[in-house]
Amino acid sequence: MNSSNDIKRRLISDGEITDPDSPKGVLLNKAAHLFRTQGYERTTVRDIGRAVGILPGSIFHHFRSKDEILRTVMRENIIVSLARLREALGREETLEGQLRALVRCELFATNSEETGEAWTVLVQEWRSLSPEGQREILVLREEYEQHWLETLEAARAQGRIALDPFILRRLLAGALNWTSHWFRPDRQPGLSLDELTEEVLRLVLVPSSAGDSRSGSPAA
Amino acid sequence: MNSSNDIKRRLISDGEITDPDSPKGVLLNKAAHLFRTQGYERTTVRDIGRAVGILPGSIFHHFRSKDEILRTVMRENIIVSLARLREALGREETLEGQLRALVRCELFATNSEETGEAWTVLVQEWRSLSPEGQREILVLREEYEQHWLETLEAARAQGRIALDPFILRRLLAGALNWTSHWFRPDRQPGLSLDELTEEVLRLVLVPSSAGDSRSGSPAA
Amino acid sequence: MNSSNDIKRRLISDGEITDPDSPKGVLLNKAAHLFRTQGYERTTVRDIGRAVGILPGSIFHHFRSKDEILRTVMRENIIVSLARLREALGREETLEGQLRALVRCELFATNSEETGEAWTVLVQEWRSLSPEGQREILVLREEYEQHWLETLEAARAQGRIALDPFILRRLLAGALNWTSHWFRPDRQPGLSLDELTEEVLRLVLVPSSAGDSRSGSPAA
Amino acid sequence: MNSSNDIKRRLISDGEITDPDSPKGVLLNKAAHLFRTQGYERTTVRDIGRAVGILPGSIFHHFRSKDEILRTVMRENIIVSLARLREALGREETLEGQLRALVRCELFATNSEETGEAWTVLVQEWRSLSPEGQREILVLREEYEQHWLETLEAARAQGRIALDPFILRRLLAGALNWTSHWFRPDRQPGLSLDELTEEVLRLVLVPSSAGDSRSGSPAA
DNA sequence: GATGAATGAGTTTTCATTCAT
DNA sequence: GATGAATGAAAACTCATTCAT
Repeated sequence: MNSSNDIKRRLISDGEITDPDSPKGVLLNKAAHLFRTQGYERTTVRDIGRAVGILPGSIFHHFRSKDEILRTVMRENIIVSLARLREALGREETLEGQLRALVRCELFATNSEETGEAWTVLVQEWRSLSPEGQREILVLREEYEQHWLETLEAARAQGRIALDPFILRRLLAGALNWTSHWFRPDRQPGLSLDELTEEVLRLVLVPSSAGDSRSGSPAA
Repeated sequence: MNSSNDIKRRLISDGEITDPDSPKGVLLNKAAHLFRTQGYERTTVRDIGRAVGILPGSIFHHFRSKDEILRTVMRENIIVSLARLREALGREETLEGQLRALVRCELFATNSEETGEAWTVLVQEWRSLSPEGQREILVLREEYEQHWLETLEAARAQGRIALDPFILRRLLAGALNWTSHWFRPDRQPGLSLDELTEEVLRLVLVPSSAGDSRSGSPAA
Repeated sequence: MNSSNDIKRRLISDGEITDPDSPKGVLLNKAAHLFRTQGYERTTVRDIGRAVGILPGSIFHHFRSKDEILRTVMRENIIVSLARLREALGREETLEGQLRALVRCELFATNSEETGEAWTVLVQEWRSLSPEGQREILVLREEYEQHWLETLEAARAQGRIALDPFILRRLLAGALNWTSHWFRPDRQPGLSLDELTEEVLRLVLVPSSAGDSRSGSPAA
Repeated sequence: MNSSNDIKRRLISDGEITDPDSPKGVLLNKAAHLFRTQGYERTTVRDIGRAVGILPGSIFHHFRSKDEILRTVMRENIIVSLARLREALGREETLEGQLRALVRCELFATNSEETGEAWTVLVQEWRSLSPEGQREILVLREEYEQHWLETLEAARAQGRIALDPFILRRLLAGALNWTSHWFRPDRQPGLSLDELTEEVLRLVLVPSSAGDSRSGSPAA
């Protein structure tokens, strides 16, 4: 996933996301991990401080509040995932390829070592985010959803999917986000992320009369 | 849904679940509502007390702890939903009918006015339950899952579903549970619960004419 | 000061102020004392708790916040002082008597064992009160000031005072409030409150051509 | 007020007070402003740093502690005000002129753009000063008070004032210091500082024709 | 002299839970 | 069964101060 790393590097140098090697970036990653495993409410700033090796009070040198940590975890994660999705969609020319990219990117966002924790936090801890935080992040989430809806609508127009795009997106959102609860792509032997992508597509795509031509593996 | 009410009445008189009209039952319903909308952690016993009209301290005449309230909400809900599922499955003779019953029961559990809140709590607040609570409830959840897996395996054997039962169940679990976030069966005009059931089945069922036999079971 | 105690008793039974013998009333008095001697900011809820013999957290059973304690100290004090002033003014028929009542009441409010601490807090810790608190208390303070201004204006019209009422009131407010820093009416031998009242009046009143007739001691 | 500026210039070049144009002097002025408007306790070193454009930590290159800032604000202010008072008293030959100088200097100290904030801090934040700080500043304050008492005692001996000097000084101290809360000499149209001085004198001075000799009681 | 990261002791406040009445 | 006062442990957050760079 070279291009993916390039994307991240660019976002870091643009100041859009925090360098994961900086003290602040380390804190964000540890916080995402704790938020995911324990939940936001059950994670104390003491926990976070212990995880990065500073005292609780020192956290507020980097973030004004615990809420700002959650918000930043969410914001930076969706910024990265959105950038990756845009790039992946741009590389595909067929509708099927774009659907595959959407599914694959969401599975990657949900389950990769790099973004999985933050993405799961984004989905599961939404209610824990302050109203202002929600307002901010919602803008990005809506841009993300727009990509899905546009592609699904095009697929529907061409008869490649059988369900209403709106309904299908929501069913898929649930199905894909839920993978964080059971899918372990790193564990051998098992289902790879690409294989799971194909399974999902098998569910979604109406068999094309012209024997569909799943070409090889999307980027890894 | 007459038989459904009969089931509930029987469970109440058997002492398996609390009478929803009793003070304790009212408290459980209010608690389920608060747990769902605010989350377990952000709901204080003061909130619950206020909702039912008693002081916080008095709650501990009914339940030993806040955790016991959560556990009871979950236990009683899964007991009812499991009983309904058993009954519905018993009424169906075809595999397709049984699949339909599974989907429909889960959508009902997730979205009905009666059980929706508690079911959503069961799914979303699992991590908030104490280890002992989890152990207790897990027994019931596994019994519930057994019904799904058995039916899906039979369907797979007959080529009625295209995916590995284990994977399919998890994808569906995610998709169906997520409906609580967007599906409003009571709002007119819109998708009814039965209509949504059919949409889900359309996704899941292989068109019966082509009794296909895609092999290649992915691992678990 | 019998009538004065009657006034307080009535205010208590009307629920306008807290019974000083109740746990909450004790807390208010101790808080007023601490606020006066240490200042609001330097007084911790731990200090207050220690002074009344409960743990810091228990304070919030009685008051929602530290600010509410300050606000209550101020509100109840001005309610009592205002009631006393009204009564004292009502008993006087001459302008000079009313001026004497105003000065005397303010000296009493500022220096009596009963209200001195709270009154001093009201004057000195005003900035520490939250904006909402200030808004609430300001209404009462303005009513109090109104009595002063009305009387001073009448006195000015009759030539009994030499300065503009507005300016004179402010000079007097400073002079009288400041007495809390040096005046000790309880310490023998020394200036009594009534004597100090007369000194202040000597400063304020223009010697009436018609040999003024300071009748003896106002109520004690 | 030329001579006044001369005094200040001399004090600066003597090293008795900090040059207000130096970084340290700017800091002192900003701190005085913040201490006055927000109170010492509610003013953080972060606030002060922000006001002068440096980071909080850097403040400690100029002052050993926050308390030292407060102490310096107070010390330098009283040094200036005392020097001015001495000079003004030296210029007056009559008792009335000296009384006028005392009142005028105190009103100037309390309300001038240059010293008003620091003087108000001196009066209002006295309790916030550390015991050692209080000990240091008290020496200067007592020297200042000495000028008042001496002059008032002389005035009393000549029958120019009606009250005991000790009591009168305290009443006046309250009245004059309090002017910082309401007097705005810069706002047009309004009372000038000189006019207010005359009003105060009208209150204090016994009309010279009737050299009265009320012997009234001195205080404790 | 300034910076930025960290400290550590402190703050107000929250909240499940207890218990005498 | 309910009340109201209190507990006690822990929470998020503040802030003067230090110090290596």
